[in-house]
Amino acid sequence: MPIDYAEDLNPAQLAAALHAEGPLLVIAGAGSGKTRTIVYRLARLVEQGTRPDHILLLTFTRKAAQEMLTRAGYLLGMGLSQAAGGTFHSFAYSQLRRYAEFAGLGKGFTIMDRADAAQMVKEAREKLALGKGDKAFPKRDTCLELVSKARNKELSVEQVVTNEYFHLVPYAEDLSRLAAEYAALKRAHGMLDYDDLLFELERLLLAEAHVRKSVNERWRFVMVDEYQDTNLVQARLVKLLAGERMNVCAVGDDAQSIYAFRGANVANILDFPKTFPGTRIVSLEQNYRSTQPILDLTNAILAGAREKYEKRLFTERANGAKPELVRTLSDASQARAVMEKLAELRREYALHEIAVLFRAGYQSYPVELELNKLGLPFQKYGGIRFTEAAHVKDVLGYLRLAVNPADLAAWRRVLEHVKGVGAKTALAIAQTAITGDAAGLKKHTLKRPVLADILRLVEGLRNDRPEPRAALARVVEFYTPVLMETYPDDYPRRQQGLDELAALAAPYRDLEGFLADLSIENPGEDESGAREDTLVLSTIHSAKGLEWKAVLLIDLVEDRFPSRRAMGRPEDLEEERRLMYVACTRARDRLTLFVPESIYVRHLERHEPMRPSPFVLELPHGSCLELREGFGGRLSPVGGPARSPAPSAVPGPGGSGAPAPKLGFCTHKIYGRGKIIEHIPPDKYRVNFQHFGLKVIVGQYLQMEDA
DNA sequence: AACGAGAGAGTTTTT
DNA sequence: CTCTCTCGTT
Repeated sequence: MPIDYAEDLNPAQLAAALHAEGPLLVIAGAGSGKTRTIVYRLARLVEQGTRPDHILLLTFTRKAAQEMLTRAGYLLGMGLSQAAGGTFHSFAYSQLRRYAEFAGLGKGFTIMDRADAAQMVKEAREKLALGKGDKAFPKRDTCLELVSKARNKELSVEQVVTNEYFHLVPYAEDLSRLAAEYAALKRAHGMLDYDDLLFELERLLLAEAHVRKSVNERWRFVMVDEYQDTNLVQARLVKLLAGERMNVCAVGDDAQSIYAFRGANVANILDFPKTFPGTRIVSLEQNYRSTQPILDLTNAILAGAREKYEKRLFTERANGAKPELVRTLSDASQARAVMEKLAELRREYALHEIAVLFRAGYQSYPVELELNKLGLPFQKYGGIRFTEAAHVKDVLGYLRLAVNPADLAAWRRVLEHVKGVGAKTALAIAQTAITGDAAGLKKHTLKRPVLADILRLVEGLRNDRPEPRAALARVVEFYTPVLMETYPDDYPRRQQGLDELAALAAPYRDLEGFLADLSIENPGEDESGAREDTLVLSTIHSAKGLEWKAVLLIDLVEDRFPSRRAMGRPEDLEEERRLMYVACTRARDRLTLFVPESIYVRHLERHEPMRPSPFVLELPHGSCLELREGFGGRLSPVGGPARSPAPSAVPGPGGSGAPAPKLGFCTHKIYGRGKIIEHIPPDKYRVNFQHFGLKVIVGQYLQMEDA
């Protein structure tokens, strides 16, 4: 059956899908059927006779690319597996490998993940003896962040320091040297970080005309999704890949740019028509996802942006529940309120149609505790990665050495499991191995016989080049005793992780590809779609491009959202606003915003009062249904009759002020005056009374004193 | 040099 | 809670 484009698409979508040759820019508002449009365009191209293997689809995650190709294939009634799809980084890697002989990279190079890069920054710092005994010298992670930012934005380290890290200006020169040393170490050990992948591909394409030609011959249609999140080098790559044909289609939404922190450049999307003269621009503004009340809210968020965006989304889903704004007493009671909301939503929606979103990974912790108590299955996106677990890194270390014997980080990991070998000795041994100093190596092995086993294992892997699965089996066999000794408490759990790793390895035929994919793509993400009916917990960044029937957004308080670190610079604050926009536009039918009025601060060991996020405060009156948790733990509409605590227990002046429970002094009818030490949600306080000592008292019986 | 205990600090976001 | 660094001991 032929595809009825005009029936399935609205006029704007249709225009984009039917556009054949020449540059095309699609400005796609949130929920405007962007994926649908790309899918139909893919189908249309193939239907018109374009070979699938002439199509390159660059997206933000591999999963997104696969999904689009699958859907297009489904429309056409044929597989589109010939088309290339993936992230910029995975594509760059594949081309660097393919043209390795011209890329000037050795056969075996290793891709560094963040932990590897951090380790190398540390080594560079030690080598240069920077910041010795100076506590103010930026921490390892800060150094890495800075170096990477400079690279991504294509600025000098000094420039980044002056622009964004003003307090580090005294260290600018040192940091600059550090960046240079880091780069030198990478080169010396055949390692590429994420940024290198892109720059190396660009260098290859510019330096080798025949490679560029062959690449251009191969991919005659290039499509790029999430174009607002590309950085400078990615934009140049798109230009190189488009070649003279300029059959290039970029899709994006400037309002959803949330990766400026890693160098994404919104200007790319604005400059696209300049880069590609004759660009056709199509705007998708009809929203098919959310109800009007939700859209009103998200439009309001965007209206507060410093640069005003002209587009305003509209929908035909006029009816729907108003978004809710729930103020809870504390973060712990917020977690319980989330459980109650979930119970309510589950009458209408399946668990997998609901998501809890937050700004940073750790913020979901109290919610996770409650979910575990109730036995509700959930899945967390963004957070600790599978491949970052220590035991996984250990095992991968052996495989990495089989591919790249100069991989210092891998040597260290592997060698430091030998008894009596620490950082220094490991380095020395690795050095003898890397330089082929057989005599030196022998000395070490005589001293520590286990070393010989390790070397034999690695050597065996290098010589036999077994498939990843078999290689992994060999390593795990060797490593299991080490695992049991190192993690006596929880090694069974970790062993399971290794089994998962084996399952991931199974489809791969060579080690290089397996290792590269593990560092470039987050493996947890692929299987996530497969799991049935589990609740999703996700950072907002990881929720990009996804949608749910109901979305719960937690921790909307000052210093958390927007993040405290964004408060200093207006640009950063604007990005936080767009993040808030992205979060709220994930919701189809129901949206609930949670504002805890106090949060437990670990190192102070008590609850601190919190102010609502400015993004909440500026929401127009009446855009949300407001609820507040009383001391009894019950939610009641604001303005309505609240289950009353003692009247004087409501601190602060009446009216619009947010009465956060203050941790000051109070009086009790019997015990007299005392200092409030801790708020024990939902309704109790730990009070140190002047004459009676520590007591735990229900809030109702306390008279709060204003500060 | 290595290692264990212990304190301390500190938590953005990701390819 | 969890990693990271420090310090004292072997």
